[in-house]
Amino acid sequence: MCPSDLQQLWKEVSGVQSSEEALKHAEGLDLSTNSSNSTSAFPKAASAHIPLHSLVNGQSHTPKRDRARLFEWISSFTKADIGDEHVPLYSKSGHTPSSHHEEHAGSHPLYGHGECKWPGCEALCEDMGQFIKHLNNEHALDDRSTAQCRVQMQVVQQLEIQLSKESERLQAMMTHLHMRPSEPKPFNQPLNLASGGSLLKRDSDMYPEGLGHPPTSAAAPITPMRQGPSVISSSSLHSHSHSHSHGVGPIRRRNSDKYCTPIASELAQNCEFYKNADVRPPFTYASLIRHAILESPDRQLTLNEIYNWFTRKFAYFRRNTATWKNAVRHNLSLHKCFVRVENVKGAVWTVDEVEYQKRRPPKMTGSPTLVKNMISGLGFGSLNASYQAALAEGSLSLLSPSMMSPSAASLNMLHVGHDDVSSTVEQVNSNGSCSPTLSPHQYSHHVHVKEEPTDLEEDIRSVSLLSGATHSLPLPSDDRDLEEDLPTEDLE
DNA sequence: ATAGTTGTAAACAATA
DNA sequence: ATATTGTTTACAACTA
Repeated sequence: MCPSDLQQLWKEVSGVQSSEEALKHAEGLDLSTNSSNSTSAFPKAASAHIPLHSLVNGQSHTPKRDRARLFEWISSFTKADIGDEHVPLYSKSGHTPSSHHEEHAGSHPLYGHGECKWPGCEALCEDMGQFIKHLNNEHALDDRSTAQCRVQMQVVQQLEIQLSKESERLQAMMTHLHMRPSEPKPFNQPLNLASGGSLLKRDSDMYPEGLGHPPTSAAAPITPMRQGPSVISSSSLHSHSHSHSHGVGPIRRRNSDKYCTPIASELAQNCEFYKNADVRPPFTYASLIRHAILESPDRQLTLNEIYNWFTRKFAYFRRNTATWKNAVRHNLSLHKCFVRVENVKGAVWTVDEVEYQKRRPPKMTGSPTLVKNMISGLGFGSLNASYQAALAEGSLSLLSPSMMSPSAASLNMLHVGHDDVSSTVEQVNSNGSCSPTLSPHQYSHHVHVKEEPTDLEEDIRSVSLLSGATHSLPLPSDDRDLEEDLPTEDLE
């Protein structure tokens, strides 16, 4: 498979990806997706191959089967050219002129600065030859690669959506300030690659003013919360309170948008995203609370401060306050890891790290379920099921957060067992801004929980291996570790 | 089938 | 009297 082939794949694939709608079409499901952001012209061939049912809201799927289907689907784009399923994506000999050119001219989209740029890889390759070899060995056409491919598609799509909204906002701002609405977002172009631009066009044309969107607009059938915001919901697509506004009531489709990943890195990475996008963070309340507390200067917060942290950090928690606040209180009381301490200024909550670690489930690394949870937690309504399946076994384990979008960043954390937060607050700058990049190196930085080497630790170690960093310091107390990196300061 | 985890809802008490 | 805080129970969804 040569670059051009891949490009083709991307094209094809991107035409489909926005697609709950595509899925509906194919399966006759009506998710009441607003189609404004779906391309109506995604390749039929593609849609026919998508592991459709599994993409819908991530419910009741059979990971293995999905994986197989996903694989099959993606393979359908590649095998035609490859002929042999085991032929590496990039053949050393380069079976097409273009690929040959790309690979050996010293430039390759997936190679730069001596590193493999495959999402999450970052393997060092001295030269192109070595890189090609690496590429063939490590990123051949398999479950993992295909899954990663899909992730990347989603990443691109989400970014496009976000971009279009931001552009729109900018235009509205400029309009408001009586400036000339600039040339229609020059930055759109490059991104079109993935979606053929359809998203952008409609998205930015659609909404008048940057004042939010018609409630029913591009909004996919974002089923409230649980469903995972679905790519589209990433920014303000949830019109409003799910259970209330829709009369849906407390739907408990806890298909898990929780669980997951190292909060710290995820949040640091995407704090802006979560701040603005009405997306439920893929973390448990406990994780979030813990994070909030640990992030505070004294590592103790009053209930109200915790509330504030939630609302400050997550657009999602700016609504339904009764619900999540209740949940927060519930969690504080329920989990032994949260200790209430009488303070001068009243009662504050602290985290008993030992307890927190205790409460964590035994060993889940690589668990398909976990992966599934995490993925669905991302809100990839359309992506998740098939994806998770693929990931479960292929383990997207090493995606690098530094190069991903919020969602992808989440995905990328799949390698970490659960909603871990032990890598707490590292990446939040003291000025409250978010550090845009987070290397695996940073990741490993916060393994400060030493009792019970959980999979987390394991996983982090694995990341460390990648980056060559080793931080398995036996901290005297997590505290120190935290304090060092702790910004204390919040966003805003 | 079961136990554990998580989220939601709600009742209730204590306190500000 | 009311709101906030905190505890507890119940239940649903989900997974291992």
